Amino acid sequence: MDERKEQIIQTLPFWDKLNEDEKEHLRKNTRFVKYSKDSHIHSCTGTCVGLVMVVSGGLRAYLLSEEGREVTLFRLGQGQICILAASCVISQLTFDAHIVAEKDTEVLVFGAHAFLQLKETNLHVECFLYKLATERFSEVMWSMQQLLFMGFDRRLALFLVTEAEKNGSLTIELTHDQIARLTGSAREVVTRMLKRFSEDELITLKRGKVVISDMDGLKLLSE
Amino acid sequence: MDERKEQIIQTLPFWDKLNEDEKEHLRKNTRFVKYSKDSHIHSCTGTCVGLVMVVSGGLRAYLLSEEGREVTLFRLGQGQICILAASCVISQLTFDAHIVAEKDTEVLVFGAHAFLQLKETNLHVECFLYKLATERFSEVMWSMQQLLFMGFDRRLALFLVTEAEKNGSLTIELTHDQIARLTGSAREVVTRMLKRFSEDELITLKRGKVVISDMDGLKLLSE
DNA sequence: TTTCTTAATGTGACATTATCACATAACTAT
DNA sequence: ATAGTTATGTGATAATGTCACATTAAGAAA
Repeated sequence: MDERKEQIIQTLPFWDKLNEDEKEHLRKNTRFVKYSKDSHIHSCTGTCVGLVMVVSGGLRAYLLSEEGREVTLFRLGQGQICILAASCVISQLTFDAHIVAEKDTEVLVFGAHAFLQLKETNLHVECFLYKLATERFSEVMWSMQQLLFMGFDRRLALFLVTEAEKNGSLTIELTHDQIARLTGSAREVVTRMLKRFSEDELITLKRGKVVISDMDGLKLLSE
Repeated sequence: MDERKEQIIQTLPFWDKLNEDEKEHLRKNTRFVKYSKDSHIHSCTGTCVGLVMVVSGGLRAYLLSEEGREVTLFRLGQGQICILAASCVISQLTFDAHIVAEKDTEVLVFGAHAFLQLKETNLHVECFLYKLATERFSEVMWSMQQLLFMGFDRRLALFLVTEAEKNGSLTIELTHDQIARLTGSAREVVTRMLKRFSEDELITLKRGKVVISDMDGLKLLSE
C-alpha cells in the first residue's frame, strides 16, 4: 500500500464515517496523477475524472467563451479539492468549466465512479461534496463581483498585490497574456495598463515579469 | 394549526427524516410573510431572515455595486426556495446579495435560528441546504456566462423571448429601466437596443411595455 | 377640460474596455 | 550571427456603460 496515499486519504473529513468496505473501495479507486504545466485536467467535452485534490503545484478553473475568451473562476493550491472535475458525480453542476494545471502539478484523484457510489450510499460523503461546492460558489461570486464592478486599473493593481503576497516576492513571473487570462481581460489591455503603472512608477517591466516598485501605491489603487 | 402551512412544510424533502421533536420545532418557527412589490427581503446589511419559500409572486436575487449597478443572479417563482436569505444558516455563503419582491409576494419563512439548529443536529437538513446552494450555483453560472460572453443584442433578444414564454404573452410589461436591471445593463443601452429592434420590426414599443411582433426573428437573434 | 407632475423614454458626448491588425523587440537554438 | 519564436507595443475601431440633459406620455389635480 502507498503510505503517502493513505495519509492524505485519511484527511478527508468524512473518512471515519465510512465502513471498512467503503474505505477499501475508496482506497482502490484513488491514485496519484501528474499533470505537466498547461495540460488540461477537465474540459466540457472530456470525460469526468472525479474528485481531484492538489498535492503539489496548482490548478486554475475558468470559463471559456466560443470566441476563446477566458474568465478565471478560482485557483487551487496544495490540499484543496476541485469539484468541477467531478461534474458527473454532482449532477447539479451543469455549467462547463475548464481546468488547467498552472504549473507541473501532482494530484490525488478519487475516481468518479467509485465516488458516485460512495455518495449514494453515504450521506456524509454527499454532504461533503455539496458543502465543497457551496464554498466554491462563494469564491466564484467574489471573483464575479470584482470582474463586474471594479475598473480594470483597480482589478489589475489588486491582482499584482495579491500575487506578490501569495509568492512572497515583489517579482511576478507572468507574461501579459497570462495576466490577461487571470484577470479576465485582453492581452493588449494588460500591456497598456501595465505601461501606465510603469509610467506612474508603481512597477518596473521586464520581459516575462513585473516587478513591483511601489507596493503602497498599488495597494492604494486597489483600495 | 394552519392546514396550508402543514401541507407545504411536508413537501420538504427531508421532512420524513425528522423526528417528532424536530418536526414540532420547525412547525413552530415557520410562518407566512407577505412582501409588497419592490420590498426588500434581504440585503447585506440587514438581518438574516432564514429559508424563504415562495408561495405566490416572485423574488429576484441580484448583486449591487457601490455605484448602484445591479446584476441579476436568478429569479424564483412558486415553490422555489431561496438560500441567500439564509446566509447565516449557511456560513459558507459569504458574498452579499440582495433579494427583492418582483411583485406582491407571499413566502413561507423557516426561521433562521430554528433552521440552524436543525442543520446541526440532522445531516439530511444540512445536506438539503448545501444541495440547494449547489443548484443555485449552476443557475448563477449560467447567467454569468450569458453576461460575460454574449453581446447585448443577443442577451436582450433572449430575455424578451424567455419573458414572453414565461408569461405566455407577447406583451412584456416592463419599463426599460426594469429590463436593464434584469439584463445587467443600463437603461439607456436598453432604450437604444429596443429602438433598433423596433426599427427592424421585431418589436413594437409602448410606454411601459414591449410587444413582440416577430418572435422568430427574435429567436434567430438570440440563437 | 386644462394644467401640473411625475415617470418613462430619447439622445448626444464621452470614457472604458475589447478586438483586430499589425509592428517591434527580446530571447533561443543552431 | 541568423532565423525562428515568443513577448510586447500601438493605432484604429466597435461595443457598452456613464453622464447630462431634452422630450414625451400618462395620470392627478385644478
